[in-house]
Amino acid sequence: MSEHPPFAVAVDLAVFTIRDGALAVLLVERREEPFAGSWALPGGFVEPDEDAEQAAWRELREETGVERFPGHLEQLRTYSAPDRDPRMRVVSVAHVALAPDLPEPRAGTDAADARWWVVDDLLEGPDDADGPALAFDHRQILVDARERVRAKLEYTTLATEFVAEPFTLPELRRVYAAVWGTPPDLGNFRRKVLGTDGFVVPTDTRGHATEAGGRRALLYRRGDATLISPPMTRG
Amino acid sequence: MSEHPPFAVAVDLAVFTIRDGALAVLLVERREEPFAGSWALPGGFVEPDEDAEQAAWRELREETGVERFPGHLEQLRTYSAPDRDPRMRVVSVAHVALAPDLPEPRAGTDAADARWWVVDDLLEGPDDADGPALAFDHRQILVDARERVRAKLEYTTLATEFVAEPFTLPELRRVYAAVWGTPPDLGNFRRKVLGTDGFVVPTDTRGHATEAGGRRALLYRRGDATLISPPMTRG
DNA sequence: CCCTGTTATAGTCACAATGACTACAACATC
DNA sequence: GATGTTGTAGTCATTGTGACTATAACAGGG
Repeated sequence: MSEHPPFAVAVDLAVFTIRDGALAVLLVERREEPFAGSWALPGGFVEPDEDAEQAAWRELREETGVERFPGHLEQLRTYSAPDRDPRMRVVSVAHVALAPDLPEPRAGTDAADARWWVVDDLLEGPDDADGPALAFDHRQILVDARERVRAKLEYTTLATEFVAEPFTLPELRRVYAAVWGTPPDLGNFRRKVLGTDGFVVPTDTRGHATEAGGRRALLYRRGDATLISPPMTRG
Repeated sequence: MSEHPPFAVAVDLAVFTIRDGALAVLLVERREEPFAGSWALPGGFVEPDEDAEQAAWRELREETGVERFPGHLEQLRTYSAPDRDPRMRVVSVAHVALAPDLPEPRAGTDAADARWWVVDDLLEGPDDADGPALAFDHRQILVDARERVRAKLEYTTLATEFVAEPFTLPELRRVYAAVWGTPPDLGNFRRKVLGTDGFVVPTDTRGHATEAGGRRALLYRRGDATLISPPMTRG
């Protein structure tokens, strides 16, 4: 029989958005040791009177600088390797958040800087081809978070959380293209989205003209469906 | 900017097996307060030198009494409500484990008793129709754990972890029947399992005679596939 | 104001997988 | 060896997909 040794409990956030047609994640540059100067996922410690999800929502507001975060948040998994933080024993309850294009973030008090990074730039190559090495085990968290999002686009309507309402089907398709790395077939994509009850609900309005010209697409809003069955397949 | 208040970090386990054609879960009767006398999921605190998964494996050995646990273990999610343990702040990293029929468990030092419960008896009805109320938030953990297993049978080959090798297809089908509550169609089930490369590998042996008589089924072993695509559908 | 490039929408067709079956084979026991 | 039980094999209509082609709507340049 053993005692219960003290741990610090933190939340880390993989906040995703679509920027310029690519999946982007929010990173902060650490001001303090350890890993001062390195880039890391935003996060912080859980306060005594809140649970992990509340802490994640709080950090989300603090780090993105928006009052009411307009997107989706869910728990990813917990990382608890004994040596993951050199200072002390910290377990981190990682979360995934995603939202339509957010404003350029402001650096918080504990961060020297904060900005969006294209995820592929961070995770490409053997360890850090184009982007910086991430602090702690955040590279692994980011890998897991991206895989969660990729998988969930297949069998849920989560993609609609990446676009602001109202949105067009081509916009929604670009979300899939950004997250999966390759766009789903145009016709089949429409057939699937429109054929799934409650995926999107039509408005009889048309979108604005895009800079590239072309026919203006119809606008839609999110439906109340959450699951796609059978799933959409990537590849 | 805040300090990092101390937490205790625990693991809780939902250990599933198939007994008499029904999905069963291992519960322990608590000896100590809080919830002394109540039934709870087995679990314990994470030690300073181990991560949550190692702690879960250790508890699995201790609570089931088997040297080398023969099944599958994975993290479920983390439960962190501030008031989930009346003594102090405890966050629990819940895990799901499953294995072929295990021996009747022995009560550990901190448990007055330990036994298998039929999951449907525990979760049926408004709150506790047939089984006991569970300690802490373990009812919720159990609900989430069962749903995880149900879902994973659809798109992974996890079901094979519920049967001892070698096994017959009817045995494997009974796993699906127990977990989903209704058996998949006989012919279609065989077609799917045998048609998925690496789900099972045949041995040219036949199974023993069952008490009910009938033709003896062919024996199989687990293949190296882990994913089923497209998934098997329940209902 | 018409031509041209671009983008959205609609529809086609072969093929894969499923759901719901029926027919047949092998075994145990009476 | 008759009988009930269980496992194995195959059929067939229906659904959904992947890979296309054709047409409609719009912007901007000449």
